[in-house]
Amino acid sequence: MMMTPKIESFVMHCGEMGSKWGFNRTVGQMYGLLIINEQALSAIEISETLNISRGNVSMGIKELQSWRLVQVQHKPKDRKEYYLPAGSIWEMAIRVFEERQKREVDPTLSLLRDNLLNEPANEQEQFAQGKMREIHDLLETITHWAGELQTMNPDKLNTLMKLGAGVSKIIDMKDRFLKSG
Amino acid sequence: MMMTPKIESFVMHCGEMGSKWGFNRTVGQMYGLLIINEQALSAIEISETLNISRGNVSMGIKELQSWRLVQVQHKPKDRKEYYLPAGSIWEMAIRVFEERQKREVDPTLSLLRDNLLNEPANEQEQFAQGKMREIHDLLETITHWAGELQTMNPDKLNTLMKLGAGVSKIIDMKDRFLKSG
DNA sequence: TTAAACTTTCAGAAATTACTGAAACTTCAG
DNA sequence: CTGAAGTTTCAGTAATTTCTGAAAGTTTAA
Repeated sequence: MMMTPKIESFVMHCGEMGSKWGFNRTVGQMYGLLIINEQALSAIEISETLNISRGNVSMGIKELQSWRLVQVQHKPKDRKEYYLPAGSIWEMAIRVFEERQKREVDPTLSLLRDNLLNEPANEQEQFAQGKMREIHDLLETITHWAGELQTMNPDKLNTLMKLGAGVSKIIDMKDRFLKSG
Repeated sequence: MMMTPKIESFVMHCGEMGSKWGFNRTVGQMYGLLIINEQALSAIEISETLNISRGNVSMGIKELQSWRLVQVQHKPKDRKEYYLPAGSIWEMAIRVFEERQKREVDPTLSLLRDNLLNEPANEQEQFAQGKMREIHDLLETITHWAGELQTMNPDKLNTLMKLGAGVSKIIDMKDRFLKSG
């Protein structure tokens, strides 16, 4: 599997971005390669194309599976496993979003909840708990909202996004409508 | 500046989470400490409370400033700088969101745009460009939407979030209203 | 000016994270 | 069974990131 320069630049960029998106460089590259490639690739092809060890590919695939971002394919008369990106670009975005939520927000929410169960012992803790409550409530609102958005189908979500700030006008309209009705 | 166990657990948690949120452990701890503390803190107080070197505090503050998350305060008759979190919890969330956008999404968008200007050289590149376009369009929609949401005031944003998937019903209502009108 | 009080910088050390490659494991056809 | 074709694991090493502390820089009061 030879990469053309353009494809290589995309794959390497996914590597750089990988760490910002929550995985490491080689996992990013692997995922970029799978997205950009029409055919499913075997572990050994990935390893050779990206010049990384076979063991690293195995760990990377595991990581991508934990994000539900790849799927395995088998070919008849062939014992190898072939890997493909799981789902559409939209689904990929939603999964990354969901997983990050799980890894970044949920643990904080649970720490805050625990902490808020205790009575503050002094003025300093009183202030601290006030802040923790603010953060807790904000995160909970966001989590709840994100959950709801994910129940919408991609089309509707797309409409909503394209609408942008316009949604604000629609909410106003609803208010007027309900008042006058 | 002594931390009570509850406050310490929060601050240490911010440290763990720091890396997931885009900075490193000590920067996370520093920010947690500033949020949870009613009074502004000097660099030396931060350094002593968290047991980290004075130089590290200086670098951490610089990092937090690059995220626009801290603000400096001066006290009369005192040459030290004192640090405070910049803005409300809402503003903090919006800033983290904006900065991550800048760091994680914008570079990818620009790479994709460049790549899409070239004609595909073969069938493999044709497929690749198709995928790149999909990703590009999706990221652009999200970026645009995020930008618009940020122009809304917190109250309205809150209303919208609390509405959750209900927003979908309102969009339907608008459609019906426009058709019948 | 000077010097005290503070901040920033940065080379090198420490800590963390990622990667390799060889060994162990699994699966399956014969 | 056996062994060939594959996958996974993991100890050790390499690469990267973070942190320290001392030196350089800055600011201000006298």
